[in-house]
Amino acid sequence: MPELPEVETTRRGLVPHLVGRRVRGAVVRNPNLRWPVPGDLSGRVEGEEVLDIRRRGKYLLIDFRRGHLLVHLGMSGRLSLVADDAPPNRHDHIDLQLEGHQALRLTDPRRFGAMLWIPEAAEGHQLLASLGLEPFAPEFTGAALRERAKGRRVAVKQFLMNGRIVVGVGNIYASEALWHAKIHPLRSVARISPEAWNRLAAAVRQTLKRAISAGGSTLRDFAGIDGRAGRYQQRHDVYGREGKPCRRCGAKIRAIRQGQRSTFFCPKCQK
DNA sequence: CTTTGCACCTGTTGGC
DNA sequence: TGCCAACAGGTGCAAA
Repeated sequence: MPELPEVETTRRGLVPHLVGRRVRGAVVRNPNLRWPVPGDLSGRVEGEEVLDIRRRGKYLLIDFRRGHLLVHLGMSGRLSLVADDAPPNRHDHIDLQLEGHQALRLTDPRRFGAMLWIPEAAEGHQLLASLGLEPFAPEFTGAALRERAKGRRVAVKQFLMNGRIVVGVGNIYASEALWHAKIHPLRSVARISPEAWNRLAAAVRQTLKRAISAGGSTLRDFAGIDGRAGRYQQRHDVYGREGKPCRRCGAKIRAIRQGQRSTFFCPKCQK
């Protein structure tokens, strides 16, 4: 379940365990992720020390002296720390073997995730170069969103989910943020007032921030030996609540589809 | 240029 | 109970 909050939670959980630690190699059981996992991955990371772990959008960057490991969790990916002799399950595709008889294990049933090696400065990489605003950066404001909407007429929900505009807002939090901002998901970005853009920017930040705090409780499970354990159930205001009363006005929450994805909203208080 | 729909893949769920 | 279609938290890419 990787949206930005989950990825950030993963990053925070990994930092104390990985930074400063050396990698012994990598075991790739199935290289067929979104892009083929490089065959020389193990040689690339062997003997390298983890310098830092960063996040850009939903991408994780594990920094080494000689390069960076770019990790994406796709729809169903998960990273966990395991004992390095822990028997792999069907979807445990990659182990990054660490000093101290542990491994960082990538599990991903649907294999929409990715693990790539970037030899140069990571920022210049194709996949990262054209990414949009980070929701927690100071540049992420209503005015910046409004500026980027100029000349466009897409529905605001799809605009929000466009990673070249804003990163990190997935299908759940797009619906949630629009509900908080009281904006109808089908509304064209050409017809949003400056005030509404401000509300939206604030709502995106607030929604993601709250979810990260909630994700903090999965942090402990994550850092645990087996990496499994129960997941925190985020309380959503509209997502998955079709037919249930709006928590603000009591009207029935509606579900529609936009671009092959479900959208939830309150028809009464979102305009 | 913007917008739309497809593709990738496995697992779960709900209706018949 | 079993079967099958629809759907699931992402996103790059081709085509319109």
